[in-house]
Amino acid sequence: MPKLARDEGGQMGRVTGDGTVGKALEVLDQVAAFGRPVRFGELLSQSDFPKPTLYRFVQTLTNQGMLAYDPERQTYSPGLRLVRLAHAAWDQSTLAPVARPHIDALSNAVGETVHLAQLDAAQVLYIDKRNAGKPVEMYSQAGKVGPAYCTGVGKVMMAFLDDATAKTVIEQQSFHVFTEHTLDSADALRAELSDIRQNGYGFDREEHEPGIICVAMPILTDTGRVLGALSVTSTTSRTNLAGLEAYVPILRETAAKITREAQNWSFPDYHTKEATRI
Amino acid sequence: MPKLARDEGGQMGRVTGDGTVGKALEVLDQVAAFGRPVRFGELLSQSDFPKPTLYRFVQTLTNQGMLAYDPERQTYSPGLRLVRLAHAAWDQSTLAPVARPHIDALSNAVGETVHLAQLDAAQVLYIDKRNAGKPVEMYSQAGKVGPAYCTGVGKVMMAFLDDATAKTVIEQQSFHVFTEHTLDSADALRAELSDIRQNGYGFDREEHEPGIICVAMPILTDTGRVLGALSVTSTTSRTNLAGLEAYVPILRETAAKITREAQNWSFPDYHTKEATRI
DNA sequence: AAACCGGTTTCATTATTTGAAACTTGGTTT
DNA sequence: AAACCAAGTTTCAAATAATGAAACCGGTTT
Repeated sequence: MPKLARDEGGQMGRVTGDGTVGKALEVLDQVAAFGRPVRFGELLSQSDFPKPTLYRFVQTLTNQGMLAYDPERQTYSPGLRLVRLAHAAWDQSTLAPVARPHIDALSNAVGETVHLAQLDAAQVLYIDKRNAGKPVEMYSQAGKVGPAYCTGVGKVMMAFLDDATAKTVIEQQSFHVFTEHTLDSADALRAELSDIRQNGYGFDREEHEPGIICVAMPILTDTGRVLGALSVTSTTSRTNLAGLEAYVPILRETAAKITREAQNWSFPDYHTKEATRI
Repeated sequence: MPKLARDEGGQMGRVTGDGTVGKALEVLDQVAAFGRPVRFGELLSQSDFPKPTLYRFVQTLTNQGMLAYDPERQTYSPGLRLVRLAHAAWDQSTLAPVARPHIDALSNAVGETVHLAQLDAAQVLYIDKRNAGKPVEMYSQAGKVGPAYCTGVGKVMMAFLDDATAKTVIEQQSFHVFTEHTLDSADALRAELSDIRQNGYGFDREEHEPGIICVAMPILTDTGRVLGALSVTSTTSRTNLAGLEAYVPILRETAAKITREAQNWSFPDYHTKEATRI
């Protein structure tokens, strides 16, 4: 019997070994994880790959523009091609562009910080954000990742996953304790998720950062599949959970609108992208 | 003799066949190029790969989060992992974060649209942008690509490449004629680049879009390596080339500041990224 | 019910990846 | 200046993974 290592459950949860491509991407992640340009040697000391293997991966990725090599400093960093591809990803994601205006409206209505998030593997990935006062804060916000088990958006998304996916996602949570309110076990989390399923929405009760609370609403398709989540964040100095709960109706309504548009978005060439304007 | 297909010249210019990884990334690009979610079949009809091969690439990429599969519509689009990686790319690129405040300042000073660009393969990739009036326009701006031979930023960057790289980059230009001023041959371009080298800066004389003109300045290291380029864009109704030329000093100064900071940026753990805040 | 279609799996063949070891390069020490 | 060292690069036979023609499946259409 050949490979049976294929991902069994849902398509969530990174598989650490699909062939050469998987390994190469693992290397790419490692470089990105450094958070700064790295030398080949540093990479090597962290890596499980033998020297020549790693070397060739780095070469290939650099050739491909997935890594950028700085000949002056002899360092590698994530490459420009990623920026281009991510641009496409953001553009095409049914959720992000569709949700944009609704997030604007929501943010104006509530006057608090609003987040749009999706699940990437077992982490929360923030797709878009509106800050309390200021207009928009810029791209470097989108793309940020956070833990799922101790954020409002993370929990509401997990609450509505199918059993198989939920299982693998929960298994991958670290349950690092950030504050005295952080859920610190899979069991505690499962209980909370059950509550959330009951209510249809969830809170972050200072579970990630002291003083920071939020109310979160999942964005689900008609069939109940998780598309993403919305949240309104505030501080304990400005309001409390009851105060945030007042936003539930508008959150629910916003989520519903987003769902509706995202579903109706049957893409018969909705915009022919011409040679990029300046 | 085994492979000699390795890239001979500079590390610019995508190589279309480095092994399995290269092929997989080719598929990724194809999906991104569609500009909308695609079905497997559509992809297949465009692809040179035989059905099972393409199928497995798509599987692998999906497993890896580089593609996202929508089970409802049975379509693929560029995945979330790209957004995360691009976030890292943007963060780490020495240029983008260093240049940010300077671009703000420049934009305020001149009151016109400002671009920061880099070369990706033989194309211009816009890394950051400030619009005339409005504050910031959002991430979906960064990541856009444009032609190099008919934009200010493209030409000034090409002008200062080393000979080998310049050669391959020029060869890859399409010389599509957008306006009556578009340079339409490699020879015309080479002449223009020579002028630019002389002056140290360049213009876009309505070469890409009628009525749109710009003045562009390369960002070079002390050793003369091209880091990127800056430009100030305007319209023929508001000003003319002579008017734009007035911005040359401030552009030169801004570029110099960015160079200085980018070079001094010896990265001894300049920011220990803690568990991402919300 | 037969043909069709998009998508998925099989399996022997083929091509690629793999990594221990050897080598090169540039800088440092004896 | 010879010996040394560390970082990066290349070699090459063995091990592994990619390949794609063909067959298969579960719906839908004729």
